[in-house]
Amino acid sequence: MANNLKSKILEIAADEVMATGGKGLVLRSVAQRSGTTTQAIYTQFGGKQGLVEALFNEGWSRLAAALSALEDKSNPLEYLMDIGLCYFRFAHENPNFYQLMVGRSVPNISVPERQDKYTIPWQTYTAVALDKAISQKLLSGDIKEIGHLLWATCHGMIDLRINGFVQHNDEELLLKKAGLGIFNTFAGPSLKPNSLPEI
Amino acid sequence: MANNLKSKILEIAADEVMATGGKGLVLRSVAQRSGTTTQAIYTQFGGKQGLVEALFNEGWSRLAAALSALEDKSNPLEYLMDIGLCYFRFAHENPNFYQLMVGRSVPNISVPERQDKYTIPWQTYTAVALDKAISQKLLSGDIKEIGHLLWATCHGMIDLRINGFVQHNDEELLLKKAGLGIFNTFAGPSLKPNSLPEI
DNA sequence: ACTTTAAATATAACAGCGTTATAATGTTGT
DNA sequence: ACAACATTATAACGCTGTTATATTTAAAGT
Repeated sequence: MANNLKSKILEIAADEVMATGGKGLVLRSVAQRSGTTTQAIYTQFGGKQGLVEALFNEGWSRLAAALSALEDKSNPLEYLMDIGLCYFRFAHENPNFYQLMVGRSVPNISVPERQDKYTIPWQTYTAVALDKAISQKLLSGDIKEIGHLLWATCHGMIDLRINGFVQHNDEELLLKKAGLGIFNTFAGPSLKPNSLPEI
Repeated sequence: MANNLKSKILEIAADEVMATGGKGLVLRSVAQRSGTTTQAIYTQFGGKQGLVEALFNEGWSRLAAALSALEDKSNPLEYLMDIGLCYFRFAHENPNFYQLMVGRSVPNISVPERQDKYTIPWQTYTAVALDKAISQKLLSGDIKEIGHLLWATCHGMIDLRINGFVQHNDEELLLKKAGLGIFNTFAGPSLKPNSLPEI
């Protein structure tokens, strides 16, 4: 273990976020539970901002770990659907952490201008699957563009739910329908009805 | 004017939000700029929570005002596309206010469990257009379901941008493509290629 | 090994904020 | 004109991130 105290602080901070949300992240509490004082957070992370950025990274890493557990289906469209559902479920099961990951919920912390560095693992999973789908001519278009729309759809559905804007129940089914719609919008010459995932 | 001081406080608070974001909403500052003290905010709004809820309402009302300026195209799908773009542009031009409206960015303020009451005007515009599209058999499906997906797509694209997750430039075009995809997913028996909006 | 120097941590105080208690000022009803 | 009440001003409280200072611990040099 490179730095025991630093990882312990991070672990407890993540625990606080999961339990009480970003607004429950109080340095005094984290320090006390870590058996130290707030000064340690300043030497280890540079302050609350640095601690939260470490939590950004931690959250997106956990998502990447969930994605790595997926079986890489031979049909890249099925795999893409699984990736989207995995993202959706991760956010659904860790709403407090997800809100922190997308920059919400921690008072007076400004997220970096570009958060790409944290999301590279997530974006890579999508990009690899899209690349495969495009090379098989199941889809056609720009990977960044399609990937962004898939991401935005997943995020929009989750974020509306987390923030109390929900009309109905069957959101996973709706997300799947949305996924099929995107596949059709960017259909490639080899896309047949039976190459689409069953929903 | 029913209550001059109350509306003045609300106006200045909205101004602060637009200028500096939700975290710039400081009661002492709002009170001072309103020529009064923080106590007035407590009698008029019950505290910061109440003031923010009034700002929720104000924000969604402003969006409704923007929507009301749209021409009600005879083709409900074109009208729906305009509604979505109007939503997108409103959020894009008022990012600080939009973040407040969806419950983000005001430290230590908990949004109500269900925010539907604030969003009824917005949801009604969509629902009316969808109802028209369904009765003309251009679309088929559940209004709530389709409306929710349209909303989630708009919100997801905006929210990713506002929070620094952006890959490319042509987001309006991508949003239009997404709209067409949703229309196709929920196509009704009368939907022909020429009934879709030009993009 | 011992001293010197730097780093990490503990302690305490500071500043900003929402909130609350208390005092002063209007406002209304009769 | 006076009493009852609501509204506002003033001041203080509690919590939080941060910073200043002191103390301990670790590192480095000879």
